Amino acid sequence: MGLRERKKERTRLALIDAALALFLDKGYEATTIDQIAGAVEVSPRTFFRYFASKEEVALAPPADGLEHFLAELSERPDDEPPFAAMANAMRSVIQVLREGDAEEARRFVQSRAVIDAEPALFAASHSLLVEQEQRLVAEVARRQGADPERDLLPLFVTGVFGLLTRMGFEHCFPAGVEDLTRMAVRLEEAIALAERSLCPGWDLGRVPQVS
Amino acid sequence: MGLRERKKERTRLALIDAALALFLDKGYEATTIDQIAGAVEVSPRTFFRYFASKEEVALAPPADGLEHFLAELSERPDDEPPFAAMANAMRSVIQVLREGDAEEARRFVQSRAVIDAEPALFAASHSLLVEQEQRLVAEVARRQGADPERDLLPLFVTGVFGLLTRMGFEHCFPAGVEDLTRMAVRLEEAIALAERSLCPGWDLGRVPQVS
DNA sequence: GAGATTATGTCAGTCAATGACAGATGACAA
DNA sequence: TTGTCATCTGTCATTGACTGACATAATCTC
Repeated sequence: MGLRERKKERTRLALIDAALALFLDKGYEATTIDQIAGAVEVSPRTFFRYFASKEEVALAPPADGLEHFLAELSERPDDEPPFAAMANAMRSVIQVLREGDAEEARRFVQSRAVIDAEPALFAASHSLLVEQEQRLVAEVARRQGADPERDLLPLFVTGVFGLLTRMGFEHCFPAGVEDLTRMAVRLEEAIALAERSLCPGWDLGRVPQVS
Repeated sequence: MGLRERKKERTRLALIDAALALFLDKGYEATTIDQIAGAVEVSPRTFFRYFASKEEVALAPPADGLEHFLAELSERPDDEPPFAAMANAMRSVIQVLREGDAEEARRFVQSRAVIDAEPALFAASHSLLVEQEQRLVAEVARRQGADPERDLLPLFVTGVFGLLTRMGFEHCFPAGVEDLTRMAVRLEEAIALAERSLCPGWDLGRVPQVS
């Protein structure tokens, strides 16, 4: 990896860190792009070359997490049912976050704290999920051998799992990296609730009828 | 109702109609507040006294629909299980839309068309749902006699139903009022899918275990 | 080290959104 | 009808997010 790429990555992370620190300190609305750029000693114009909007920098860590999730999901064995594959992929993501780079985990937790505190970001985080939803739907449909356009099932399965991640991650008001554990516990509770509410085979469209 | 109130309501509807027409014609981003205000012959400042943002005017019809839904839900009998109560409340809302004021139905359909065409509005429509979600969760929790803070079930039930409405209303690219029928059909399909996927009694936390 | 790429800074500009104040309009009582 | 009050509206000024254009500076390739 060349110097140019390393420098870009360093600037990107510096912008995220500066933004999160300012958001936590003075609040999201009260922080301006000029201040974020100034803290990293970069022009405001450059900020927008890294992030398309003020929201995007705040949501960058969860957005990265979502990418990791998609990558993990595509690596799950094909014969694993869709819902179990998503649950296991999410467990992998969390584990990597807990055992990997501590800075990355801190960014994720801080980002969640900022999002929980700011309604505008809370809303934006959902937009993020929904924007990427079609990629998940496509992967789920592939596993089911379904047509994502015609069949409602892939969208349903994806939507239910998205709901569970929301139940796990949102409204945690996290303060430190230890809250990652709390999120993991809540996620497992949500998954367990879903598993006892849904009929076996529901995510494959093969529900045994009680005739 | 006094003249002042009637005038306000007329201006509000005129702003919505002008905005929807412009959005459909030139696109959401390409339309400015000045143009919307100009079409109704009010000052831009007045626009913001009716709607807090450009998004809000586009989302006004679905937002009104959500209010109707909450009203219908609170009027469902208490002994009706939460999920059935929500499904029936939604059916009522759609029926009122189809049999009531044709202008109101047209606004709803046009609004959905604009939302489907504009990613920013699509995202914002989700924010709308999530903002109001807690009110739904509270109502569901009341019906279950659950604590909405501790118990995950009310959030789960509300979230699943929210998912179904999304499946019914989104990506319809509606062109006319007749599309209301299409939405209703899709919603029923989604509800049917949920009902055969979920165990009886799931929304009351009383799932018969297969021991 | 020369030349091609790519990143950055500067500048000007658009547009959404807000606060402050003054004037206009409908509500209401005498 | 008229005067008074509350409320609605227009005008003005301002902030801050975001974008396009162009010049400069850094890095990469050979």
